[in-house]
Amino acid sequence: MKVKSPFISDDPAQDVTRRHLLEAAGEVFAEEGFRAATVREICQRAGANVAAINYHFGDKETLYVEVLRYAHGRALGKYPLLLGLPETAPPREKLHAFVLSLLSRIFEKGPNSWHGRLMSREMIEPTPALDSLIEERIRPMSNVLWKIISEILNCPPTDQRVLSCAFSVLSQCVFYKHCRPAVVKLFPGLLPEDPEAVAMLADHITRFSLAAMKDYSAKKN
Amino acid sequence: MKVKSPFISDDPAQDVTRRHLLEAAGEVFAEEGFRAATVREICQRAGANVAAINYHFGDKETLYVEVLRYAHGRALGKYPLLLGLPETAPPREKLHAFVLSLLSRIFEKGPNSWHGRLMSREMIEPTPALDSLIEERIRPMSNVLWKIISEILNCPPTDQRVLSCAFSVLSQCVFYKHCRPAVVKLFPGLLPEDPEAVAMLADHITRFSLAAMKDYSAKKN
DNA sequence: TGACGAATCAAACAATTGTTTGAATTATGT
DNA sequence: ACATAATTCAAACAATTGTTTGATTCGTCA
Repeated sequence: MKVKSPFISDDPAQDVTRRHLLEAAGEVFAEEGFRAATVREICQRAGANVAAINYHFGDKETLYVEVLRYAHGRALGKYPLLLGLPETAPPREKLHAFVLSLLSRIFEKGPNSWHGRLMSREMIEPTPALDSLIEERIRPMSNVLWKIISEILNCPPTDQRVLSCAFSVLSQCVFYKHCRPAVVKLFPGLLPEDPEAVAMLADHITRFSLAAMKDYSAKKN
Repeated sequence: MKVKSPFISDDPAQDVTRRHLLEAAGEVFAEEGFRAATVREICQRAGANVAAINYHFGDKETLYVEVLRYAHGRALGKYPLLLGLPETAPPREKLHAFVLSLLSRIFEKGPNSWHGRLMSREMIEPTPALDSLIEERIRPMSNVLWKIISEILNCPPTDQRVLSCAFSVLSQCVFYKHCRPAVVKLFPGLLPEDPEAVAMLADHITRFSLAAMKDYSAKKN
């Protein structure tokens, strides 16, 4: 079984089918999940033959981890973790930037929107590829958030309150993503569809969390 | 194609294979999802023949909606929405009871734990059965929460702030459930494993949210 | 041009899926 | 005890899955 080397040339003219396969696979995996996604659907969307996946990637599973790496490489290009805010900015502004950045990536539209959906799916229904995803993407993001929150709470980063509050912030951000079908059914038209609505949601989450943490930092326990 | 009538006798001696199938299907559906779950695995766990599902339920899909109904019937028995708190209790106590009840159902262990997992899965990756699940279970639960929060905020239940804060509370509760694999990888041993840890988590979420909402009710915008 | 490897293709393969079948077994009512 | 219906069973079926095959086409370089 002949398989191409697992890297992508920098020349966009090269490896066109390989790139088409990665893009199509990203969409289908995000929509259907790894198991329910079929190689025939992926190849059809990529305009390739059924055997293309096995020829270029070996099998369906290595295609999946290649898709995750491919997506990871394009992840933070548009929305960096703090949206370019300087490290010296006040912690409250950094928290707001962090929330807005995360929400923007979550509610991203257009041809790159499958990236966020794929990450959510991987966190909810993990495959063996979850480990590298966490170490390469989730943990760095979490570290940034803890730092911000420990500054806000005026606690050492190892304090239990930092952990609890960080998860409270994160949970509010990913909720709309993970529960989108249910939320849509409950309140049609509620979910943010445009950047202004996303910004309003970010304002709410930031304000809600800052008010809560003011209480945490004021009291002793 | 002969199919039994779709109700369950109250006599536990009746319909033993039917009940075994429902229990086994609940576990497998919760673990694998509707699509990845195989009727052979379900029937094997139920100690029944491969044809049992089609004989008793018609097909795999009606078995699934029957499992949802079956789970729904046993859902709030152990943990009612407000844990038996009287309607006249102060809203802050009601919020705490609501959060603790939801978390208890989410972190339930033992033979009934598949129920919560199945509901989470259905909300994240919906099937056509989601509609009835929302109307029969999610919406009544949401209505209770809005009422509590509108009391706390001293707002009419239709106020936008009530909706935002209700989702902020809900999101913190379901976060550990939906992101459990990722959270476990990030911090092994962090997730609450016993009722006391669940109670501590409920305390944090309640306190965090109450402090945040105090800010919301105090200010005007 | 011609030769050689890379890439694509239609077709088939082996495994697994949900479902059906028809006989065998069990339960029920008279 | 008998007859009838309900239930269980092994076996097979049709559809779909990921994968492989071997021929064919395309690109590249001598």
